[in-house]
Amino acid sequence: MGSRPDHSSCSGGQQQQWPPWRLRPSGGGGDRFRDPLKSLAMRVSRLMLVTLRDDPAEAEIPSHKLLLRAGYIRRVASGIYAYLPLMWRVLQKVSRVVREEMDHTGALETLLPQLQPAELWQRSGRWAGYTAGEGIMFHLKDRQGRELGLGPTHEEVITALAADLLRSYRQLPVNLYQIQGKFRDEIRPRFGLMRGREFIMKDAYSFHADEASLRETYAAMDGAYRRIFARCGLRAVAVEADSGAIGGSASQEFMVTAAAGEDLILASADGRYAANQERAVSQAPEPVALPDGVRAAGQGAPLSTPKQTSIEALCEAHGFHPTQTVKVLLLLARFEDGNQQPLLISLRGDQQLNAVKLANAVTARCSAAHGALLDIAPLSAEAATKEGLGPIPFGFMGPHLGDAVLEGARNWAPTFLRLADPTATDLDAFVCGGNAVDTHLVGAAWGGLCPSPESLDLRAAQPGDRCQHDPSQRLEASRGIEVGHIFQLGRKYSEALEARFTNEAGVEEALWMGCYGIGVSRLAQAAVEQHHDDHGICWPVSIAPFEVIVVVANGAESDQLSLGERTYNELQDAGVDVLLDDRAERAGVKFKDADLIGIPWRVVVGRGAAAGLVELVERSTGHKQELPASNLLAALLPSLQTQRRGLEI
RNA sequence: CGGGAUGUAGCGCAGCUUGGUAGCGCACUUCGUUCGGGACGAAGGGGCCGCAGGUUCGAAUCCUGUCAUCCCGACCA
Repeated sequence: MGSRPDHSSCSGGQQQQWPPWRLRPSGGGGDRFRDPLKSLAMRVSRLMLVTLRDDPAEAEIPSHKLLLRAGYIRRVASGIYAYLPLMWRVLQKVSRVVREEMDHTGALETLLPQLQPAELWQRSGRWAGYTAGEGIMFHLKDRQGRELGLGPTHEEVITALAADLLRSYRQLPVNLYQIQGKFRDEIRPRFGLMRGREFIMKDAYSFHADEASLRETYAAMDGAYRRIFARCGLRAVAVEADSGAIGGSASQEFMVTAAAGEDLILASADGRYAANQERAVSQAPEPVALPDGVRAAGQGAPLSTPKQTSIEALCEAHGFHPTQTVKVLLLLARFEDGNQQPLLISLRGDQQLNAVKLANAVTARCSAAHGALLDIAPLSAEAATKEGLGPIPFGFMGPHLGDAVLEGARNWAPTFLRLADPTATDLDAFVCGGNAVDTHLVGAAWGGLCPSPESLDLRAAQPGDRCQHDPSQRLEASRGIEVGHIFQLGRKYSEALEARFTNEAGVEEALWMGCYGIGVSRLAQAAVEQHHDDHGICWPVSIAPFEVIVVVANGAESDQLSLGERTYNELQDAGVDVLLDDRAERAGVKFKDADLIGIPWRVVVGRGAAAGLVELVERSTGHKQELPASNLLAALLPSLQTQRRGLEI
């Protein structure tokens, strides 16, 4: 337990009342008491630091392994983690950046309940979709038998509050946010904090008198988000996104680029277009014209195609190009009200279905009548038999498959919902299944074969496709971790929950809404994914648990110990967030741990201590310099101050 | 939910085929020697072998069931 030599100059007469590892009042750092992050002066011997030499078997990606090994997190249950003291400091720092930028836009911080009544969710129409089947909402009954859900998000609660509190256009716009835990019963929790079942999120909800005001706040959030990620030291890209179960119109995701990302991003090299693959659009390759064109007035000529059930087999056997074919997918959509709707989807043979686009299209056409879309799954032969249908020519289906095949269905809707992608409907003449086993039709055409189905974008854009904004550009793939998502919700929730205000003309109308999320705990792990090396984490200064670690190489040397203590105190007094490694470990152990936990700057007090020299090492670059301890602040502070601001935008 | 794998000390693993009541490395405790990149020696502590049945004189080991965790897929603001 060290004494505090040479400290009287800044701590006055107070020092003896405080154990050396506790914060005590000091002359120059009055505002440290208002800043919990700065007030926690720390010694490694008091930090409950437990680092692991081996990678835990449960971790797969670098950031997950490192957070476990470096003593930041521990798993409590699948997808549920304890944030240990170092991690909590990181999360607080991220939260502080988020809070500052949100406050800067005029948003108001709140805290909403996590336990929410089912009734609210029933009113918005999301209860069934979020709890039934593969829904992600944890839900329970209280002692009175009332149903409650653990909030996966807070649109319902906030909108109900808005309905209660916001009455006049004079109160608008308002933007409310909170930083707190969220619960989602993920089908497959993964990668530590990346996809947890309980996690920390910043969510904000804005309310507006008109769409223009919503767009303004949406743009302000876009700017705030870019600043937040830059300040946190993260390279992030904004991409067009699907708005998914949240609904609404415009939506943009912020992706931290990293190899371990769960999302595929498609972007043009000129930087003008970037989108999540779920949403991405592109120009499909030009089709190769079918040599003999339309045959039999568009009915097509039958062709014997034994066992050629795939586009690949068909093309190989007869020399067709995949772009000359139309493939037909048979799917079944299930809805909240129990309705089951068979879907017949036509795509050009070389194209892939984008399930998200399809789900959106089906929702738009059926949800008003049947409630939320629960899922869409391929319709199997067994399911058709079970339903009481006759044989279906799987592998040989054409777009002219009649509704007659659905006759006798016990529960399914009796007619297909027929949709097609433009790549299919744009073909003048094509090859397709003949609706009979071992038969295809060559030279079929829309109109002649059957009416052209409703046509809309259903295909998955692929890397290498030409861009719509500039066909000379091609889409390139990269992976990203979604750390933020902003939506223009419009009036979906306000109408469902009757959140209205009185406009300038004295007429009641529904509020316009936006919502804006940042995965705080996910962001912290994404930062590790983006900033690490073979030795451990390399935190950006702005979110590092500590900015500087002072390592006393040999605690048994009194010169080193006293200079280490003095350096530690000086850094503290200069407002630096500093950690002192005072453990009775060998120097190598302390260096390894310092690298592993990733403190951006290391000050080594070692051999040179007797001569008043210390070594300053930058974690990310490994750059070292030896300098007199008296010059340390001058050498360190300018860089530190720059780094605290994060990346340039 | 489908496919695959794994559960043995805090962490990483061996032992299981061929049953005989458990072992290695790291971590932890004590002592000594070390002391600038995860030291060395000595002596210790810690395990209802995931759980429940069954087979057997005897089960970590064989059988059945069950639970949990991880991976792939489906799925997923």
